[in-house]
Amino acid sequence: MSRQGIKHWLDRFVDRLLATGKKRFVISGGMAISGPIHIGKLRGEVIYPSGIARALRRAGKEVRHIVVVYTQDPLKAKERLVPRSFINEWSGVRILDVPDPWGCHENWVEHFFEPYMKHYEEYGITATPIMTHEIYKDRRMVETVRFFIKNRERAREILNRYKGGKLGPGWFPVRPLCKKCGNIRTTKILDYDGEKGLIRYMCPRCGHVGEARLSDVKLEWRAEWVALWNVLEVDVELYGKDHAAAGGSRDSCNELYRKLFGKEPPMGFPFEWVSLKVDGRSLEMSSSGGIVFTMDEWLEVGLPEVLKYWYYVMRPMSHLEFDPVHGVPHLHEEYSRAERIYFGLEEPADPDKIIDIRRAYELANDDKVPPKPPFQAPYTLLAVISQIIPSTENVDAAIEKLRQTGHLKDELEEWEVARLARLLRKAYTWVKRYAPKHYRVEIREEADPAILERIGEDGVKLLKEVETLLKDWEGRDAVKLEEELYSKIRGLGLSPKKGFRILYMAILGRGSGPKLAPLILAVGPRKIASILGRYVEVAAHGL
RNA sequence: GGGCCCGUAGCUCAGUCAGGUAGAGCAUCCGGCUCUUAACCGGAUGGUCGUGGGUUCAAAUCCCACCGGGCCCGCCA
Repeated sequence: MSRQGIKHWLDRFVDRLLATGKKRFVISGGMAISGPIHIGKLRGEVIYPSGIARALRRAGKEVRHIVVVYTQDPLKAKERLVPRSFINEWSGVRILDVPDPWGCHENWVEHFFEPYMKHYEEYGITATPIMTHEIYKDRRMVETVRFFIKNRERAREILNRYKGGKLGPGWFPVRPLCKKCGNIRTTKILDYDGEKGLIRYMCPRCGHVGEARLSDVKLEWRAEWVALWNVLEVDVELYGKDHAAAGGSRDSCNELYRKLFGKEPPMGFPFEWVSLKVDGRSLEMSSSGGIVFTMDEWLEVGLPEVLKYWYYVMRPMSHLEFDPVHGVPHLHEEYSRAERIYFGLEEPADPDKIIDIRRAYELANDDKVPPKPPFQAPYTLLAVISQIIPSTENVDAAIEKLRQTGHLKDELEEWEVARLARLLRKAYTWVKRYAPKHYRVEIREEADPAILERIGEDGVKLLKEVETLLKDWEGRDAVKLEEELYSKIRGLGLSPKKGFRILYMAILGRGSGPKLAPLILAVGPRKIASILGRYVEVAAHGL
């Protein structure tokens, strides 16, 4: 079987785009602000299009990459996200006019979109955000709205073939925005003056009767999608699996665009969603439902390129399940492996995968790969180290640890130190917030009889000696303390291995752990002494 | 009714598009430091690849049917 012509899935799609012979492309993605912007949302609407945009530019094409932000949408939050009373009060109102439930921003849109604006550059996203409430003011959009209203019977006919005749006669493809209360979901059209471009409406929410211009409306969403294609001249747009079903919204929109506007719809492909594993259950991420792992939350524990690598190395229709507990270290290890493969330091199990892995690595790095393989340390190792150094800000201490463990042999360049510092803080946050118990360095407060049983009489003797040693210990010299511990162990005729095992059992409840002397100093010798003292007491007097 | 995804080691998942005879991490167990721990190194244990057919020299991979889980098609990407 020839391996020539095997390409990453994204490049195969780009080949299809290039085959059209077009010189310039507009690539669009959509961003609803129904709640927090989560990492699943980024996948098909922002990250994949970013990779496509770069690939097209590399092929010499002119590319405009935009993200359409749906600010002209009504509120449709669910109770998991905001209180029932808030929903009752604001449901159906344009989110731009809904206050921030937490009171820290101008309005609903600001509250949820600000984190995106704050972080999108860190994710390497270069797409230009475009707000729909601003597009509606655009002359071309007004003309498109007018066109839709004029051709509403034709549009109804086409859509009804997909919706089972649900749209009744007299249907209008728009909802006016209520001037008085911001309702944009349930306003009723009383009259339309095509000459003046005015819609008379009644608002059931506040009772207001008024007139709306064609810039103060929202198109029914299928019509809106098509109108945006028309106005923004979109050539490429991917679509979520909800739109992908045969006879679903994308199909009907394509037909609407062809028949009504006589244009070819954008090229694209469907992509799957990302679900979130919470307490062993897997739930689809949902902005409006408040089931989310946000862009910020990811940045607190992971490198952006790691998330991007995951998305690019997986095919778009794979359903991904994100598990903050295991997934974070796992994805970082996968990324490190890809990095080694990219730089030829390791062979993948399946040689064919090299192409996908290398390309996904490039894409994850926005086609700007590091000049040489960066220093790598296992994520979970950093998580442990981060807990036993004086502070996660102290990168030098971490570097020292990594030298001790033999992970680090060469001198680090400045950018590698910066990278390590970033990852160290993230690993620390992860271990505190999500990690399973065995990654946590947790000091036992109580004397456990089962452990006492296991360490035996010699063990108790050792604990007593070490307790005495630590009770009055002064200074921060780890090497000196280590020597003392060692001599206590030897003094009792125990092997170091066994002796340390006993101490770890008593202090951490397990047979091993971080290097002991620095750990004791970090925790405080007197605290450790009192723990050991409790064991000695229980051994002497029982419970 | 139509469409999609998943089912692979105790756990979390790669591998399916481009068929070559099962992988990784974690967990468990064993061994290795004549100044100690393992977070390192080496090794082991561990899988009817959901089930049954078919195509093929060859199937986790392609085709068909079925079982189990999740989802979409009513304004959450």
